[in-house]
Amino acid sequence: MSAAPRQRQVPDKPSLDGVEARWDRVWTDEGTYTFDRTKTRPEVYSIDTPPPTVSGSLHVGHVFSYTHTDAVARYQRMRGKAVYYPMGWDDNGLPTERRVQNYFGVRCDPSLPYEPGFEPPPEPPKQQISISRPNFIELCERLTSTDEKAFEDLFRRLGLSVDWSLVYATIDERSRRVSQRAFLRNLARGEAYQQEAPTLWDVDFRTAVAQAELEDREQPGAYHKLVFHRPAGAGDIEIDTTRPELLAACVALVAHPQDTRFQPLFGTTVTTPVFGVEVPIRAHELADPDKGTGIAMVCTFGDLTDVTWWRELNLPARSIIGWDGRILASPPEAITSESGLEAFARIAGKTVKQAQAAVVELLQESGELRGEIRAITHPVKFFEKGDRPLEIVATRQWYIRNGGRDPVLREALLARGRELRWHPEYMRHRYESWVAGLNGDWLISRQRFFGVPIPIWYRLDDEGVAIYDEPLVPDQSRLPIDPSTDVPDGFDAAQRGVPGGFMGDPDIMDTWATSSLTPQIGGYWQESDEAVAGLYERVFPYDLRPQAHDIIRTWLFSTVVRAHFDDDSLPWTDTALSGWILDPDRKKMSKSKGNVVTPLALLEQYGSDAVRYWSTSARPGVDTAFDEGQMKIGRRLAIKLLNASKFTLSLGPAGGDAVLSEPVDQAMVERLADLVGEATAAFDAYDYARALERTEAFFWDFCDNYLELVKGRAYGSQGDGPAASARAALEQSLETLLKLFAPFLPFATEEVWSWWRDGSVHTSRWPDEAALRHGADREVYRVATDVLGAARRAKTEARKSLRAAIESMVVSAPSADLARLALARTDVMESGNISSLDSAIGDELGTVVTLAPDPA
RNA sequence: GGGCGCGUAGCUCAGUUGGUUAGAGCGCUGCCCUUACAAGGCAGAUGUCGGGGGUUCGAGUCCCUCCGCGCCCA
Repeated sequence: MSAAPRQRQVPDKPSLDGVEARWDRVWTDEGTYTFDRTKTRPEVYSIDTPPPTVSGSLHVGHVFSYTHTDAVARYQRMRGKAVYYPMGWDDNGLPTERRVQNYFGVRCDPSLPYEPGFEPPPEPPKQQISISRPNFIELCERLTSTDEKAFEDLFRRLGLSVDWSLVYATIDERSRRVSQRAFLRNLARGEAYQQEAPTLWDVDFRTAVAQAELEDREQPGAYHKLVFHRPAGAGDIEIDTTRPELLAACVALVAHPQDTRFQPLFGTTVTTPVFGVEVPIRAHELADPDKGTGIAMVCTFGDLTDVTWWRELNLPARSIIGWDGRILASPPEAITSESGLEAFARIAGKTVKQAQAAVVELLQESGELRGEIRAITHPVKFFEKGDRPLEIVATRQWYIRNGGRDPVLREALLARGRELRWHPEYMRHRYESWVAGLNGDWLISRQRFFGVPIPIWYRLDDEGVAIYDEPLVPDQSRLPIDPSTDVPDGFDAAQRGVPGGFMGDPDIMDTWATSSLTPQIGGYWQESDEAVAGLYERVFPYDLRPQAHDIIRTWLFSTVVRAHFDDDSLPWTDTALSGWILDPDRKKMSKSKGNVVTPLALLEQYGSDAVRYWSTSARPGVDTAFDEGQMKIGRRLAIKLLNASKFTLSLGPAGGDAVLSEPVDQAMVERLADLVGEATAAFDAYDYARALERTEAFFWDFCDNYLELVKGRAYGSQGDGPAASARAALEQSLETLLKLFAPFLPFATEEVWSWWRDGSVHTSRWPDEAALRHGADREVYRVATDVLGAARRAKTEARKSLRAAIESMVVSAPSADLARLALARTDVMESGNISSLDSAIGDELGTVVTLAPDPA
């Protein structure tokens, strides 16, 4: 239902200046986008909004993808849904941590007790001050709150129809509580577990990282040919390795079981060069006969294949790399010879790079390096945020099962992917290939500080050694807790860290372990607060997860995992994937490449509607070039909408009993019904771009042709009845077009709406195709505009003004079209300034135009 | 190596299930101060639809193959 017509107030000079601030204030005051908590699940459309990382800077990518979601949200709201559209800020994690360290000059030491009222010095000190984790988190929150303000301002200016009363941050108390609660439930059901195992490790951040955070980078490397010795002078074996620095960690050689060159050697031993350690020769299918000399050395651990060999061949662990990425001070027990120990002393404490140079030197001295060192480039695994290659070290870590080690679970999660509706559809392949390729469970513990703590303590035995097998868990009513300051039930604070006492788990959870719960956080899952009782059931499973396609393997997948475990459900029915912004050279825009455009300047220059127009012109999922040209077009469209509306509304109202008596008006409205049908179907398929394109094309034609065709009649040139028909058609089409444009141009449409209607266009009902459809002959409109176009063309070709008079015009066309022309004759003659219009039967439309002579 | 997407006018892109002479905007050219709009309007020109082969009465659209670009996975 549309609001009742009222007195019109059309400005003399319509303008977009200041509309953003003005309407944002009205929408906030009126609660236009406030979620109606009385609505039941079928009446709700809920969105699991991506929380942007606020410690990064604003860029156009934010504007782009969030506008796509907002267009859908506005459409659903106009369809009568109570739209649940919260906003979250992702402030949890490494980027914030690094900023806080530099900004305040502090570092986190989780072993320290909380110091109430701690204030950092006004100037960051040269020597960083060590503070407790809760104090550190307080500073993180202080810094992120200003960043969050900037994001909110931007999103408000952009016109996102978010319910700003539903804001959360991924480090806030509620998020920590939800995150810990979900973890403890995973633990109780056996979906979370801890294990001491070889782990991919970033030596700079000094934390474990998960498979989802890896990326391969092509790196220079070099093959070194090393000589291993068979016993009793039986000869040497050459192996090629890119990591000679790990020679001291060598535990075996492996070759392929079918490789006849090495079959006789399986089960025998060799001694390593330099260090003189005896190691076995074993067979394994992962050994590649075509790589190097066909036989490889296994070290603990050079890469993930080493881990597989170590595990499947039951080899000993002989680690030499510490958490700081340096060679350990003391040698593995297996090195016993004097020369071996001396050699190890020469690499102890060195970085991997330095150690490699030292080992090469040792090999050269002993003559156990054969031939030249051959430079190659090869893919090396990095933490996506890291600068040095990952090492593999054995550590105790927490995991959540994700199907990487369990075919049954993997299949269940693949089935979830098939159950989910993807927009665009082909994005589901990303999910499938990722899940199919998982090679281990999800490692969620991080050896960092600014994050949600693992809510676990351990008893210490009489020697002060932690008993990991029997973790102490808090009662859920205590959540959130920080085990570095909170004390487990049955203990007192004095028992922390002493034999017979307890210790807190020092780790935090991976940021994705919290982000994977945005549906639960955003929906106030299991929160006891009266005000939110029953809310979760009204929004879950959500209708939509919008996000960028590059985080399908992290955010989307991990969210599916959590909901699968805790709700036995998909977290949402649909997901819409946005593309990236590319700079004009087709490169992904990113901060590190220095080609980021700040969005606020764009919003100021072109206006929010114009920037939204550019964003929503991009097809779902398609990477899109940054194009200010499109923003100029969007601005022109918004201004055109103001002007066309001003014209329409300045004609005066049609009157309550106006009838669409004229065939041209009926034909235009019939086409409008077609448009509504197309736009609705497009939105229902999440193709906002199509809805915009069709609406825009209709609108320009409407302005160029229909308005020109009926202008005179609407002013009253043909009498009251025909004028009322034109005005009624104009009012219907204006109202409809405003609604169709509202999801894209919320400010311009609201501005016009306010000239003649009460309430907000954004809470008005989406137009109804059936109500506009009367079965009129659309072709009347086509014939009339074709003839008008021919008249204009004749004038243009004669270099005359479009106002110039046509003395006579003869239209030839099939009889059916001539009959249609007759129905629009007066409008065509008036708008074309045609004195005499005749017709003749012909196969196709043709015109002969005689212009009036120029006035003397 | 496997998978997905893309390749259409100088540029950015639409082209639903195959159906007349392939579209839009920008840019370009020309005209017009027309009672909504000159930071505008009207009109015009512009294409071996990446190459080749096939199916069909008919292919930008379906099939095969090759080339180029991007991404995902291993």
